[in-house]
Amino acid sequence: MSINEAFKALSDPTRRQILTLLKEDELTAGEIASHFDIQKPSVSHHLKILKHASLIDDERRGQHIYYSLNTTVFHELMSWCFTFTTKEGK
Amino acid sequence: MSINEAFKALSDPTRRQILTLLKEDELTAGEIASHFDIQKPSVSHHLKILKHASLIDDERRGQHIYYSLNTTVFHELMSWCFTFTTKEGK
DNA sequence: TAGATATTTAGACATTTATCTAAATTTCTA
DNA sequence: TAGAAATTTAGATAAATGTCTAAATATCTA
Repeated sequence: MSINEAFKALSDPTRRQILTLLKEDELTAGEIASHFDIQKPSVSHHLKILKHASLIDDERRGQHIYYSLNTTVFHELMSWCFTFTTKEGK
Repeated sequence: MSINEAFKALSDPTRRQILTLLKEDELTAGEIASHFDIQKPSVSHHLKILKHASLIDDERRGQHIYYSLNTTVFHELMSWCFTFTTKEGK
């Protein structure tokens, strides 16, 4: 929701790597987990935090839950950063 | 140095507020501390983390140490975010 | 409906982090 | 050069965080 949740979510390297995976295509929780050396409940926890920060969306289709990027907050983060790159950037 | 350090630095609200203060003008450590309810050693700790992430520069002038924004990493962060906002954004 | 598969929730544990107080360092000035 | 002012460093502590295993939930299929 807030930019605070977004930055907290992005402060973990595993979560940023999950986002990078989702740049290519939507993936199921299991497919995401298969890319990491940590256990599935840990990945699930990361997905929950990313979801809470509105950085990803999820959608259940049958047995699987598909995760995909939500680009809205990335735009907001760019705007936030931009205000630091120019004088008079109030 | 790395984008990892930058995101970890930005994950704390106090540190983001320090950066916001520095948008206006450079400030001494003491002036920065006066804007917060936390003790000076805590502010000094935050400044150290921001410095380590190359988000700020410091310069001693006599008794005071002046802190100012370093915009380089903000540009890098914008680029990083941008890759998530477009398809084919590899 | 019973069992298999996909995923999350719950609870424990070790590490990291933000804060504090006290002490050390650096620089200025009387 | 002694003392004051600005800031950091050191060490302690409580809270937050990432990970794990075990159990629960949801869905599909034979």
